[in-house]
Amino acid sequence: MTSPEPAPEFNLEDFLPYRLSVVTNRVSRAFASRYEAAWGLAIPEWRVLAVVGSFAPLSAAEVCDRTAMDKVKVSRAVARLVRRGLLERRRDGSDQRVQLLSLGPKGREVYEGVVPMARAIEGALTAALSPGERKNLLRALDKLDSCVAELEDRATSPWD
Amino acid sequence: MTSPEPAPEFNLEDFLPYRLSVVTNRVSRAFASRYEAAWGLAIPEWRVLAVVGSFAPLSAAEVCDRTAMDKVKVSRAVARLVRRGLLERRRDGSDQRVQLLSLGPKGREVYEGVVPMARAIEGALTAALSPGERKNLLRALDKLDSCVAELEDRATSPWD
DNA sequence: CCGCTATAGTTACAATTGAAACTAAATCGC
DNA sequence: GCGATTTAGTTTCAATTGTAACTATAGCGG
Repeated sequence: MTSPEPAPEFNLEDFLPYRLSVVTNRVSRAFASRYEAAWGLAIPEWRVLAVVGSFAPLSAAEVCDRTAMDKVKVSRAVARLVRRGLLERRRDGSDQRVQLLSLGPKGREVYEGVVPMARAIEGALTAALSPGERKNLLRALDKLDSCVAELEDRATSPWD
Repeated sequence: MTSPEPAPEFNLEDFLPYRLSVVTNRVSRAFASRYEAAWGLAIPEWRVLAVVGSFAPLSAAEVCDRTAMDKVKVSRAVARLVRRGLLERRRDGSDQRVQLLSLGPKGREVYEGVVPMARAIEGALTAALSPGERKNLLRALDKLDSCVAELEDRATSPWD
């Protein structure tokens, strides 16, 4: 009797969330070590620096939105960057709760170095992909993203 | 004088490693909460259970290979699963260092529930994607993966 | 056989993380 | 105006994680 088992042979390699996770972690880890080596920046710090450099002045909450990191992580990253003199923080005139963030001179200097490196990374990474493939990849990610967001909303989901 | 700045306008949203990371984390988080709610399994445990269920008997090292998790994580996940009575662990005859893992009756039961759920998740997720898109996505991930692996190898990289 | 190196897996410790509690300022309802 | 609720941001605490050290067994060279 070899048939009572449905013998599903579930293969993790073909499971999309798993595949995503493995590749993403490899990519992140690989590049985190570069930021770290070059400027002593951890990923959350790197991200904060990048968005503040591009969109300053900016509140912590706006940084949360733009980086998709929660406020605790942002708060800690900002604190470290301020302590290191890369970021400046001043209270907003109209609302004394928010603190507007901007790059200090030192922070701008680092930012000017960080952006080209990011572009180089992007280039090296997508060297493996044609422009069309890259675009499709990003589109697919967007679709997954909104799909997940939708599922999150509905408390009751197909696999509950 | 508005021109001394190269005004790079670096946009994080278009930065592939970032995009990957955000989407992947959302997906992982969303599904982790389902495993957790349904069986009290954390992601590492879920993964170990999945590969042991499909490929038992298996050593911890083989689980590492198949799940891309490091041996500490695997060791801890296995320990928890054994403690909960889902996994069985016995010494290999020929090599007293390795422990072969397999599902206990209770583990098999959970496994039989877990696999359909995984398929449902996969289905819900790729509902947003056509079969072609899904395939292209996986192919693109593979390409990125080997690209990163290659860059890792060469100690000296384009952006050092 | 015996020391040496390598491998399987675990343990210890420090750093990172997230959930929840917290502080302070703003806004809403009345 | 003023108590109740909301929002910005920080802090605390417990859990998860990774690095490195460790234990135990295997295999290799002589």
